[in-house]
Amino acid sequence: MAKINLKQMAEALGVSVSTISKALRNSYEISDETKKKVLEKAEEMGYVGNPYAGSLRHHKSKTIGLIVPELTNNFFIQAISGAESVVQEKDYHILVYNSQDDYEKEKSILKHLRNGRVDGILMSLASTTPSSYEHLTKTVDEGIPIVFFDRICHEIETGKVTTDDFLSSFNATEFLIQQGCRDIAFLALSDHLSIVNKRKQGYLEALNKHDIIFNPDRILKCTGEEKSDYQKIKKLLQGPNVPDAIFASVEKLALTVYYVCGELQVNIPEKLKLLCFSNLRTAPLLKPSLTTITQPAFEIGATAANLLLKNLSKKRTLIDNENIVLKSTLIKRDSTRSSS
Amino acid sequence: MAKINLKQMAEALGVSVSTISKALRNSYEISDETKKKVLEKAEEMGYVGNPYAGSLRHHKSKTIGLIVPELTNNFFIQAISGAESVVQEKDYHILVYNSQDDYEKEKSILKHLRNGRVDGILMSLASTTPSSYEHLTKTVDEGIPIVFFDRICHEIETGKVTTDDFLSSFNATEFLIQQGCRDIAFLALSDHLSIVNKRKQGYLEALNKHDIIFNPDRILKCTGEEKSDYQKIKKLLQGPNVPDAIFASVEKLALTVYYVCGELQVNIPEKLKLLCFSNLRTAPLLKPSLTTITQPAFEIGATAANLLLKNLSKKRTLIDNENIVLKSTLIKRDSTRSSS
DNA sequence: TTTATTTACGAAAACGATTTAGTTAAATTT
DNA sequence: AAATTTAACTAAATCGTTTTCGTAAATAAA
Repeated sequence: MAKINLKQMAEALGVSVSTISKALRNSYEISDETKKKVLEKAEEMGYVGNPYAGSLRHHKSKTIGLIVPELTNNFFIQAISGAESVVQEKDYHILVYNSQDDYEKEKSILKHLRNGRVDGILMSLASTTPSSYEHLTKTVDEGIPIVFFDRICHEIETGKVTTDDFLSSFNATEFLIQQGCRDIAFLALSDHLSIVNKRKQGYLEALNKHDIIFNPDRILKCTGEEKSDYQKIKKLLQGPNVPDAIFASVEKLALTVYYVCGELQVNIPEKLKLLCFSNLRTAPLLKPSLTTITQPAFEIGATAANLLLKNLSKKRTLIDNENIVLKSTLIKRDSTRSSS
Repeated sequence: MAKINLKQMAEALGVSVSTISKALRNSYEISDETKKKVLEKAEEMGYVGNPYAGSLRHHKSKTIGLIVPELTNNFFIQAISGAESVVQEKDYHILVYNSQDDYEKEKSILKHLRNGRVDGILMSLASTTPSSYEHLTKTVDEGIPIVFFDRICHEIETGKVTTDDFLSSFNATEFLIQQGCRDIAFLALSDHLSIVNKRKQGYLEALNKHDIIFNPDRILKCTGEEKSDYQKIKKLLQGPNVPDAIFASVEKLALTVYYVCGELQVNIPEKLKLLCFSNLRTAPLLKPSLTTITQPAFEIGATAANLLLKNLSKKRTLIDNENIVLKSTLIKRDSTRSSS
């Protein structure tokens, strides 16, 4: 059985192609009687319109591109899931791309999307993306709207969805201090990342509020590369003066801390308290259970998708510069329990 | 800056549209000199061809559909990641769909893909898909090849990628027996799922080999729905005769066992040994660390994608009926440690 | 009854690329 | 020098829709 097109349906019904097309789109130009005939035939023949023919005419593809820096990451997966659930409701389609946290790949993906393949883009920046955003501005200038989520680009005026990174980081750090920590290390990622900077600011501000002198060595700039991060963290925990807490800015780094502590036999939380931004489902089941700042990842994806779709229905392609901020929640568990 | 098309480039260079098109595709009909001019201009103007115009002519979209029953699941995510990595190498694009384990949704997705939107499909069946596969056969008959992975459909003759579910399940069950278990419960999902059945067979065969009389009540048919599964498992572990081990056929159910055991204060592995199919990164960090049968999820996705792409390059759209079997590995951890 | 309007449809252009079938000029062969 | 081939290009058809512009018949208004 081959695919059916309008011409074949037209022949089968003895009417013109345009009549069929209009009938299917419920045009006022077509009589109810004809419409019924057409609909029935379409059902019978299993007709589904060729999307690309339509796209070519409309310059609309009903497709959005979703670019994440990582796929095997609970946060991004939940965000994708949220976006997917919104998008499929509106009969849109999602093309998923993995930039692998690589600036060059990110550029390449965007270039390939700058040709009508997608109507809009949802994205989270690669951590290696430097402070040059031509690939982004170019895309927006060519009429393809972008909505950023989580790892946003401040410099582009468009819609953005984030969590209250500064505040939740401030609160989390303050919580560590309340638990008796005085020497808190912060595991950072690339300087270019908006979220890492905001989280670092929150951390610094909390130290400041509690009159704890900030030691720049306590900010560990990790790369996201498993092995080198492992070594860096190991070195931190082997040094003569070991911190009494670690605040990991991303989930992956916290897990590495677990492994390092396993090797070095450092007890969490007795010797070291640990806390991180994370969307791990298994955080309550870890040994010890992990205190997390949990982002509403699904909602972030869904909100970003909604914002994009709302704007796609307008004629203009520029999205208002707006940052929707959702709240993260600090979930206290054993990894930050104070012994007292 | 607007999008550039061939006509505009043709005007800018004072040649015809067809010359440009051929130059870009490196046709022998075009002189090297002209080709160079065209390439330069294309670079300068940032030309990227409209993919849908080409798709319309070729009946090829360079796009594949990927349908999974669940997104927030480590196995599927890794599989998607594997498929994505293969596909992007060949300049293909991936449309991701979540059937939410729902047969109706699965049908609807397939119907929408049966119109040229994708050149081929990678999929894992929904557990609620009954033994009627018209939506699948119809798709294949219309010339859209499907490669199944993990939750495959035996009835369709095409490419399939799975793991050695029977054998690894057999081995895992035997391992539990060696650890001293005599009353092993098996947490199943829908009867319709190929993998669940294979896994159940392996479990039964191991019991049989070791002369353990099989008690049908020890097979718990779960639904995948969190709350009802929790209750079912709770009931199992509260009964007068509690099993001494649980073999969960899917990851999600094992986590539920952890929670139930937490509530009922059942010690793993002392009172109950636990083992499951899982791709949890945090399995070694759980309390207790979880013994898993880990599937090479990334490779499964990559292999399935490779198989599909290999076939897409041929003219015929039928894929040979072949089941590629990759090996899972049993990783023994504390949840199955024997006290002796 | 004549004119205007509405109803219901069809023909054909358009979207942007690819490709087939020319077409011209130059190069080569006879 | 005439005939043939080759090189390098162009015009136009094509893919499957949507949409604009007609148009004929039926109905309403004059």
